[in-house]
Amino acid sequence: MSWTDERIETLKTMWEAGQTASQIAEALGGVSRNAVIGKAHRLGLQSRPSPVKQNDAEPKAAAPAAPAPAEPVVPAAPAPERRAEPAAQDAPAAPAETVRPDPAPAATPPAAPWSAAPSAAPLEPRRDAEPSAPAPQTILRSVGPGGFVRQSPGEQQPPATPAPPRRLVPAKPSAEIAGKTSLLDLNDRICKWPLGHPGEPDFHFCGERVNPGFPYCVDHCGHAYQAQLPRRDRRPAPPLPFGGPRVR
DNA sequence: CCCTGATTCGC
DNA sequence: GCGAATCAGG
Repeated sequence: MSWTDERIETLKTMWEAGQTASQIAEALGGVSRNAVIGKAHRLGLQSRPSPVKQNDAEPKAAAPAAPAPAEPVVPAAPAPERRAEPAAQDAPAAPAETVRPDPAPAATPPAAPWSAAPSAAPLEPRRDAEPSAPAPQTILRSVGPGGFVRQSPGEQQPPATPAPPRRLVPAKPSAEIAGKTSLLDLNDRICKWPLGHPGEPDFHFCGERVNPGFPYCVDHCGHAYQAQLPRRDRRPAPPLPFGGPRVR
């Protein structure tokens, strides 16, 4: 396998989205994890938090003699303190803790990576955003020529199995941005098809009722799952969900 | 052990 | 340029 522009593009995208080298390699197929890492470096992609490299960047300062308990330096995690007694909070309709029923179907294409963008938070205070949370992982799938979403080699069962009945629906917070379905609104029965681009003020998700057993509504399932066409007559390919042209 | 990314080095 | 081998931390 060679590094075609397309493959390099996928590598970049996934790498930047925080996918591990293994996942990227698997998705690309035909390459090893090492190949991916090697390529990433050659491309000049910035190294991401490596378990091995914790770049201290302070070779001199904290080197040899520093017996003193360097304590003040510790950032001290801003622990998301949980108030024991919120008492009389006049908070309008703030269910606060987003009761996350469960981890959500693992095999869902576009998910949450973008929300990590610190850029601007015009929406709401959201004080409970985990500060140290790494990067919400995105599950990327390559998109075939026909626009269908490929199933990554390792994955079985394309659509997540029908979710068992949930027992509680966390009350919908508020009208987010005027009815737009935000990341926080996603759940098992809401179509997760992204509309617009991450970072854009109006980026949101479809929000329709899902096609039971699928992460998308019937409409978007139509986009996400398409019959494999004979190589012969496939159209050049409109890359879909991720990084592609506007889907709207 | 498993995983991770970084680096090296022969090709 | 490529990627297996190796290293090293979690």
